[in-house]
Amino acid sequence: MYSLAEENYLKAIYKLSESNDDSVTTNAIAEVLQTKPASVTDMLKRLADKQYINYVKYQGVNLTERGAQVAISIVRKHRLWEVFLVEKLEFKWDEVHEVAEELEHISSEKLIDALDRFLEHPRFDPHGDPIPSKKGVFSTMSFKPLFDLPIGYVGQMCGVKDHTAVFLQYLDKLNLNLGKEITLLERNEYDNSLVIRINGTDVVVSKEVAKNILVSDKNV
Amino acid sequence: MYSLAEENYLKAIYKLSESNDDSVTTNAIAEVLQTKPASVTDMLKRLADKQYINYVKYQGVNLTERGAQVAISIVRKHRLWEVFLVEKLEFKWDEVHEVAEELEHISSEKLIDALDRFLEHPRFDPHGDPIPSKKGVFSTMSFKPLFDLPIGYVGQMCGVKDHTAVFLQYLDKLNLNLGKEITLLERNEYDNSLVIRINGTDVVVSKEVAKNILVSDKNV
DNA sequence: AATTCTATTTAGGTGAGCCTAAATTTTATT
DNA sequence: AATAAAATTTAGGCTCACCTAAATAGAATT
Repeated sequence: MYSLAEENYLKAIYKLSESNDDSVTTNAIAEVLQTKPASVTDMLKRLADKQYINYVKYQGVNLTERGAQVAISIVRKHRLWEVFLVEKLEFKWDEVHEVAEELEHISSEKLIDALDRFLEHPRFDPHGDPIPSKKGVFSTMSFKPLFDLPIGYVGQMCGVKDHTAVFLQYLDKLNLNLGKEITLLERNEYDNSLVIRINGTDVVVSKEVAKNILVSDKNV
Repeated sequence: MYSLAEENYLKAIYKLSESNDDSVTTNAIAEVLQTKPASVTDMLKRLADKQYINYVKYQGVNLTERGAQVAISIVRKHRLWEVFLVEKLEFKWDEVHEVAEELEHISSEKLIDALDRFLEHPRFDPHGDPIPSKKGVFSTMSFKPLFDLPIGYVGQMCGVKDHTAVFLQYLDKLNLNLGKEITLLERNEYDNSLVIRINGTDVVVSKEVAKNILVSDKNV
């Protein structure tokens, strides 16, 4: 068994090692968990003792097999609960995160299996992120940032990189949801903004926005 | 905000004061929470400081308005989650308790409102216990122990007093679920066991069992 | 009313998970 | 290579929620 705090550390380390393949630093963890580096060092020692992480003083950490399993199971629970909230309880995609942060710590395996069945084994969450299987396998998704596509490309919106409510609400305003067809019409050389067509309407999105929208990649 | 431990204490005090209208004793709380009386005294001081309980040394405690609100909201969450588990995730009624013990501490009010709507505002949980409204009002149920009814009475099973898995599983074996029609045929004077008819089959139930089965009371 | 038994509280201690301030190690810069 | 800056760890402390052992209050018994 692991405590709430331990679960949150493991999840944080997992997320950090996803984006950056080097070992994860103390400060980065402190930043994510909104705590102090000294507190992180404290916990890292405990997690290392329990064999959840490999920890070398001053050198950062990475998860052991055991630790990764725990982290992935939390990600699985988080994303399944998000699907539940959106599909069944009619939450909007910008409203699910905080609640799922609590629900992900419910321990019952029977519960999560039943939930998965009830939701008919969804493979992606409401933001397009893949839901790992019980065994920890992710559907590989070959999604690309809208920003990286060539002019003329027609694709489907499949995910977001930024999960903040403010970004998601902005996409709502643009009428952009998961599954929507997007046509890339023009690239403005000056500021790298893009003109895209959604539902027959042309809109301009900034570089920042285009980098955070993921579209299906049919190997363009 | 209140901690997990605080919530569990408030719920325990609430449950204890339901069954016994005097003030609740330290030992009784320790017993329910499987902890030591000294730890209870510790927490009682903190809860009294925070105005959740009225506490007089050596005299036991009872909940303040504030404390009762918290306790009732936890009961509401617990019972709604139990309905969810049984109705949607196909849990059996003897399997829901432990999981609901965890789920009841999820704080989001929006979540619980949405869940209540999703479940179509159930008024009773899978054991027949009333689900308080958001404002803390319980449907008054005039259920009586099967044991207290007169011979010849025909009623519906509406609840149980014992919530243990072993008791519930025994009822399953007798084919006794919520809503089932029960006819009271005979009372054995020697050991106070009863003969009842369920689905056309006559079965004998002991005094202990009959006292833990609640049936609808049409003012017999 | 005195005594015994039981319930409760106090005193003092523990670990988890956090903190600040100071020390140390690593990295970056000159 | 020496030094400055940044990252990390150590030291020492805090609160919460628990513990045991000892003290005390209240209830029951004689």
